[in-house]
Amino acid sequence: MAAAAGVSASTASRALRESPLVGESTRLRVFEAARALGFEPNRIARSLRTRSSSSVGVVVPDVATVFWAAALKGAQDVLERAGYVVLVMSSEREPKRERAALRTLIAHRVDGILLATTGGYEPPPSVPVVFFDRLDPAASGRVAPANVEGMTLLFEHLRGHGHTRIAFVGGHPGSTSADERLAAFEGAVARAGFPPRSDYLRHGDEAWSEASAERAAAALAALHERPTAIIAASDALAVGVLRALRAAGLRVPEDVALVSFDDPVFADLLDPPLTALSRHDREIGELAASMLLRLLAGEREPAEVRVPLELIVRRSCGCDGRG
Amino acid sequence: MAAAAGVSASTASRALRESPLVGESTRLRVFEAARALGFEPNRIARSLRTRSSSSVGVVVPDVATVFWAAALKGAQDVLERAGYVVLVMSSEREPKRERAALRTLIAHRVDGILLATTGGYEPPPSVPVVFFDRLDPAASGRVAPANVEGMTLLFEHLRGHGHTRIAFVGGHPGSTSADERLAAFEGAVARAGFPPRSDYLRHGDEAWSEASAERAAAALAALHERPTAIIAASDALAVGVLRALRAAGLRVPEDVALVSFDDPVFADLLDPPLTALSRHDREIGELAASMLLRLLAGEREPAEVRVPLELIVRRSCGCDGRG
DNA sequence: CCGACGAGTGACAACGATTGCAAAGTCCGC
DNA sequence: GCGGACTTTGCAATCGTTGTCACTCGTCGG
Repeated sequence: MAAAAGVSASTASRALRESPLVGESTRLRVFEAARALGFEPNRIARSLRTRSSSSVGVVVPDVATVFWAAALKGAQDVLERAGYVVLVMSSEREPKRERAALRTLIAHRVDGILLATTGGYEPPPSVPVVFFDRLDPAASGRVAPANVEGMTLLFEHLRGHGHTRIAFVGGHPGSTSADERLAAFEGAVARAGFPPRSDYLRHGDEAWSEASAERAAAALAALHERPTAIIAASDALAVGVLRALRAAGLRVPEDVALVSFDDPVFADLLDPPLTALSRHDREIGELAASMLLRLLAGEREPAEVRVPLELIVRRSCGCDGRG
Repeated sequence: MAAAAGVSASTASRALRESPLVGESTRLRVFEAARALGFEPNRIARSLRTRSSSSVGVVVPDVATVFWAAALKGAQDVLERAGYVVLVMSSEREPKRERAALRTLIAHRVDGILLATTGGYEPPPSVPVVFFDRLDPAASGRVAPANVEGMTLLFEHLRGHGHTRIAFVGGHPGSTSADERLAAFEGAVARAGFPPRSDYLRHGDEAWSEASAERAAAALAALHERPTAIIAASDALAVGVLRALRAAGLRVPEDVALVSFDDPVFADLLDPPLTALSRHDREIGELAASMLLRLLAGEREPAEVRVPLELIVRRSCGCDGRG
């Protein structure tokens, strides 16, 4: 290729990278030759030499989940704009696979990593890591939703409707969002002066699956002193709860009110339309990616960012809807 | 690292790759040293040398869409198992961005590409390409749903209910699935002996968005001779149609029956639960990846694979449900 | 005892780009 | 016409691995 333009490899390289060290006419000649030959500089060779791969690894529990897909998209967007390529890996919620994924990424010499950890993280990694949604308590560089504020918003809304017997269907303990949301719920209960009731505290399985929430809600529905309202800690959990309540012959919101932390897709078409917090998944990915870019640029890392959430009021909480 | 084990680089390399050319004791010593140093062989250097990057590019219109996210997951799964790493790129439904993505992947010297084309494809690429869902008519190596069979299934089911005025809300013309589903619909209409009615043929926008289907369905609802049944060519379109029908004060399925090509998430919780074809997204990704692996293994390419679809009967078609 | 042989190892040259440094070319003023 | 300054170019080394080739040992058959 350099030969085709009648210059040395060095000059061709400089020309293609718009180095000011190369003459105007040469630059044009090189570009012309490159175009004619359909030449694309080999990024692998460049990476080897420059010790920077222009690639970033993103590790999530499951790419096919709406939340992670959207977060990935947010991240991919800003990373691509910055000239990085994204390597995706699924940890499948297994620390072992997460560790394997991390090793693979390191082997590929990614410049940085975005990680929603399932517990497989063990420092120190050789590249900057930004945690998103599922944080490592010890690490810095973290982006997550404002779990406490969000949960408080949900709780207070229900309390505003006069509910005092409020139950909670949470995620699987051990992840940032599950733990923080639960803690926030318990805090709100205490602040409201309600007696803490462990039978009103339930949680889903590892995958925060609909089925697990269905079981949890069925148990709540069977309680002697049934709760009058339920807070589900995620969209899938809310859908599971809804299904269980319906199966138990309970009307929502007349018999039991229901609110969800995450807004399910088509939430407004469900029966009844669900009151929920605004989605934040995409933004989490964007912010995490931006933070990583800043770290890569050598900036001192801002320890933690929280994404604020808003309440979207629909019918399932007992509000009249559309308003 | 080689030094730490007291061997040459060549030997270390051979040892780590389990070459039979290296002595048992040396192999152990090398592994020990590698473990102690947390050494991971540099895949970039290896790629440069072996001219194979162990990476595959996957280009989709939008990673955050349920369909593409699931297809990506399917692909990622089988590729990772085969030792490949996946580079994801979003084409955002723009041929220009697709071309840019393809160039970037080539620059990174991926071993192969999985492409859902939006029209930016221009042969010949330097690596094997397998098309999925959005096929290039000229290229070989293709995986897609059985659009014709699926659409026929839907149509015949409605006809079995006695419908004769069946309308169609399709995707945006120009993509494989949009075109094939429309053609299959028209074919079925003709075979049934119904008069072709262009006012019963509508389509969504580029993104197959809910909003566009809402507009299309609103127009259908306003027709003097309103259709008694509607087939939506995708999940999002079906949801849009449902929303429009509801806004028009029409009951589903009593006033207008509705069936969907793709099964929406939570389809069973919608009001009414939607009759639809089984999802095939994940499988599309898996099959495409498998086909690519076969191509990479040097096998002669099987030109085209179609994923069969099943009908999931719920209430929106007029069946009694649960059965 | 010698040569052939095989196993195990190291030296060395790539892979294709980048980069510091030196050399060549250009231009100016004196 | 010459030295100095500046611009443009090429040379050669380098990034970490892999594949080729040659070399060193034992071992074994003749």
